[in-house]
Amino acid sequence: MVWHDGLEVSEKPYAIASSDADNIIVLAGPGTGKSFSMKRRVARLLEEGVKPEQILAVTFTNVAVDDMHQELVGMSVAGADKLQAQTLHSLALSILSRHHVLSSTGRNPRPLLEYEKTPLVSDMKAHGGKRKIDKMINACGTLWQSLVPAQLDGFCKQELDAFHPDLTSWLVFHNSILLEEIIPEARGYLERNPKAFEHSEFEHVLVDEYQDFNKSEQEFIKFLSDNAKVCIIGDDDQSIYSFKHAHPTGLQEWMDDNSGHVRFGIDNCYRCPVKIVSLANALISKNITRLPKTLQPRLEKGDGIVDIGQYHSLEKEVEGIVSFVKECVDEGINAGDILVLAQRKEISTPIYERLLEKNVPVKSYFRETALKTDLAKERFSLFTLLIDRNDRVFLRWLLGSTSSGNWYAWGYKKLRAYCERCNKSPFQALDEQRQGIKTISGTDKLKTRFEEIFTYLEKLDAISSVEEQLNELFPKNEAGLKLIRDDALRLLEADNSCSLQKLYKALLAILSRPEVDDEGQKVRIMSLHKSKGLSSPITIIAGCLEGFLPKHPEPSLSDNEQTKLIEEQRRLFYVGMTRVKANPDEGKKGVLIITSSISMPYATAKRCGLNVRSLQASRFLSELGNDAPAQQVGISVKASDLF
DNA sequence: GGGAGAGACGTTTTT
DNA sequence: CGTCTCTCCC
Repeated sequence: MVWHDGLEVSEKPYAIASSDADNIIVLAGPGTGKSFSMKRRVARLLEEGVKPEQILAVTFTNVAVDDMHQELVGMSVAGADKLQAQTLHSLALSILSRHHVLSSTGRNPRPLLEYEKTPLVSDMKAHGGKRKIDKMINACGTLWQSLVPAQLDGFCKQELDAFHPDLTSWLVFHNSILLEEIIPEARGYLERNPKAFEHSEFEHVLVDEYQDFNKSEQEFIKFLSDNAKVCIIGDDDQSIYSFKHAHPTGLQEWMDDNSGHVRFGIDNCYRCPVKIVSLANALISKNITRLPKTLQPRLEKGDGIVDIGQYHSLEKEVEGIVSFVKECVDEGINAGDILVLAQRKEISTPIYERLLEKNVPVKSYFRETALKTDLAKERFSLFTLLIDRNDRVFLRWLLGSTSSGNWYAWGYKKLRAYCERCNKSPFQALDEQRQGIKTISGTDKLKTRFEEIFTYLEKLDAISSVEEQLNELFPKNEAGLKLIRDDALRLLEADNSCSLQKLYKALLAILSRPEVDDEGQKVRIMSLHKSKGLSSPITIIAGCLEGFLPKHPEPSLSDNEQTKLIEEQRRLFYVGMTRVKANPDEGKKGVLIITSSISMPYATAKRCGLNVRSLQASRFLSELGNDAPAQQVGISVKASDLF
């Protein structure tokens, strides 16, 4: 297949894919084919003989990376398999792992898992309570990622300046790095080493979803582009990641910095039906801070169907959605064509469960981690030590996990001081103590705990088959181990002769990055965030309540911050509603259903910070313009109308 | 180091 | 309303 197959020479995707300009930027709304154009551009470069190693194509999420690979491999473009298509994080990780970088930064790029933060926080307690330490770590993250040296999250600079070195020294001692540090570290390396070859490693740099990257990430991209032709793609109206300090104004800044750039806009929305384009335009025009643009509907997409319904109670809303979905599936609609978006688990979980009960094929994308239970954490940590006794973080976790919340921080401090003095690893030091070679004062509890750990490791080591080892680590009858056991056994099944090391690596990869997507024969239930980049003929947005979407305001925010937050929530809703894909030729009209309810159990409302006495539909429903249908009672559209 | 009782706080999400 | 965190006392 050739890169321009199916592209009209007169249309934008062709122009974008074929442009030879040094710096190009594509600013376009949802459903306009931005990512599609980027893929074609990559295909063109490969076909013209640019070496795949010299093309960097970055996107924000793993899902988008997989998507790009699939597309290119599907087009059977030579070199597609060798293409550096990856997330910015994976690129930064691999750069940090290079020998010359490693020796320069002194940081082992071994990311700390979320649960490993617990002992870290305990070891930092000289700086305050758990809540405070958590906040300070976040504040450091803000600092690294947004590169704003002002005072942050209520902490003064002094306080953070005192905390930061301790945090770093803990991480360095434990040979690990925080996830939030990875790109800032890589960026810092490139900044300190302007002659590093990484600056000119790529001939072409293509970046999708630029508005989702934070300042540090955008600068990292810039450093990687010294020698490259750059293609930036983004949409400030779809910026929904402020919690990770996304910097959508970077789009404008990029244009200001690259004065000779060529700018493309694509107006045509090739995805949504006409009516939904109109609603989306009306909604997003309420945002003050945005680059001006208007989506143009394509008449051949048809009007589409929009239904806005309200129920008396959350229970009824769930019931209404479930029976509508069931009706659709019974009418022969492919379950994979139905997408249910909900902002909270309180809404998604009952919908998911009721659909399961009714035997509707359904998949929930709300995070459920295999490492949720203490037992799973414990066994996985032991598994790690079995593979690598020098993993200091997991040993640290295990040493404190049986304490009653203090993680034996005091004893561990003694141990760490001893290790630093004698230049020994904690495992080594504790093992010498176990054998009676040395005594480290103040570490009685740790000594006992280490003996337990050591004995268990010996027991595991003595087991000869991988399968038996897994059965010992993750026994069948333990409910808390079910998820991780299933993952491990699935891996073993896929490769029966797999070594324990290899299996561990694969398991770690799955655990830190779940969601291996399946075929698409199921009703999908997910958050609005997750839906970005997807499309679906029937999209239901549930729980459209004031307090959920937009979420409840935090009293601590200033008016300005409040407005920003509302605007982001509006973009979130905008992203959700523009998932609807019309395909009239296949009988898919494109359906958007929005529901809300006006009462819910007291406990549920309380847990979500809502006032149960004053539930009302989202303010965004009144911002959809003149083409919006009136709110009805319940879902009034019938499955049979959808053909 | 551990337990009881009082008080704070609550989401979504990426890597 | 629950769960997690903090404080106080043994």
